[in-house]
Amino acid sequence: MQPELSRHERKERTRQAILAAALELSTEGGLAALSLRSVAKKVGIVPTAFYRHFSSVEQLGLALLEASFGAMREMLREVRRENRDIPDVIANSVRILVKNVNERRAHFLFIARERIAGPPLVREAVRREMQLFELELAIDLARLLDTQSWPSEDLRGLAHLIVTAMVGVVQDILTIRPDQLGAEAEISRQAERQLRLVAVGAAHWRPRDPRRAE
Amino acid sequence: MQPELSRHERKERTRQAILAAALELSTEGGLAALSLRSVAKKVGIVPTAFYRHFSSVEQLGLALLEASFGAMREMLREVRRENRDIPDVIANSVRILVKNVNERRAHFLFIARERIAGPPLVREAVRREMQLFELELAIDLARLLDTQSWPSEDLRGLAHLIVTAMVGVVQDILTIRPDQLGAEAEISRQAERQLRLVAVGAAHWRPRDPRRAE
DNA sequence: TGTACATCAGTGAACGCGCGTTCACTGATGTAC
DNA sequence: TGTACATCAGTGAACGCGCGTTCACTGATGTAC
Repeated sequence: MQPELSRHERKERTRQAILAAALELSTEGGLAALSLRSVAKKVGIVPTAFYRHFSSVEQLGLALLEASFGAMREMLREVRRENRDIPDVIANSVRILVKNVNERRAHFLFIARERIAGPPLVREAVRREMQLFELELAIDLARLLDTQSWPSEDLRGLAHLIVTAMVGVVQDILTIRPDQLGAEAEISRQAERQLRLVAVGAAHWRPRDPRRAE
Repeated sequence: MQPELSRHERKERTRQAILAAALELSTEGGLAALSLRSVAKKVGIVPTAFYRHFSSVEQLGLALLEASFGAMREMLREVRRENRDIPDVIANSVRILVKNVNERRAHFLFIARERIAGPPLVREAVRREMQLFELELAIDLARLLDTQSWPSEDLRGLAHLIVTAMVGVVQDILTIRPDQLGAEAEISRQAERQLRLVAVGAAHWRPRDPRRAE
């Protein structure tokens, strides 16, 4: 029996513990309120040992952001993968969204929060990531819908609307309090309804005629 | 000539100066990062004098929230007032939204931020305010659209989608950097396009048949 | 396998800083007579 | 109008606290021979 780990493995384990502690502590107060000393205390190391793993609190923040992006990208990959050859793209996508947000709650909370309230560089990074996804979605939509005649601006606008609505859904899920029992199912239903209404709008959309709204 | 103010007037003036300074300082770092000492310094009083006006930093935060709600409510009142007997409700509403956000930037930034990252009580207050507005909007929509046959759930869902999209628009406006010159016009156009698409979706919406999305 | 040295994750004392809050105070403004 | 007292917005010293960061250190683990 050799439960002993190498020095390298121990170091990596501590690094992961720091990331986990920081993620958990950031759920209250966000990245800005995260203190090196509180993280160290939670991990069980002395504050100065922190510097063996990250050169500053800012670097820890960037590592957290990258980890959270990982969770988000994985979800998006799952949405794209699971929607091949499936009739109801909308219900399926909402299901995957809700599942992923629940599974990596802290990561999504981190992004949702820092997107708005984070330091400028972090906000900018989130903005870039979202824009990238919007462009991918626009491409997917072009394949799904009859959009040959659509100006690319309309297509990007549609993608933006969908992303905005889904960010809202994620926000709603993250806001659920423990005592609201049926809330998640209700949010799912509303998310599907919203996407269906947007789909109906897109199906009847007449590009190049901006005055026809009613 | 009597430039002297009464003691009462001077106190009120200082109070307003505190609110203004706090609002400005909160644009970087948010309410959580707002310090009594930095506010006092900006106003030009000694830190302890703060307590003549607010019993704690938390009370100051609530006053700021109330002031920001004021800006938001005023905008909503304007939207409702200015849309009587006007054909293009969408273009008009977007115009008023953009105008108001620019005029009271700091207030809208405050709400946008604290809605996500604020202390729980503040987040809850914002949530309530938004929900109230959603209900009002649902009533307005019932008047505007042919929604007699709509289940109230669909109507509320439509209102929620519109509010979510418009919160996204406000967020986009607040994110504009000084160097992005055409951004505001572009955001306005995209906001109108989004609302038109939602309107088209609503016009062709078939309630009670959740499987017809395409 | 055994020894001698190098590496390095974690330690603990110390620093200067800004924080919120307390307290007794000052002196101009307001009020009662 | 003049005087004597009350009010109270703002002052300044002081407190204890948690913060990020520095530094020289310890002692277990890793490596070269």
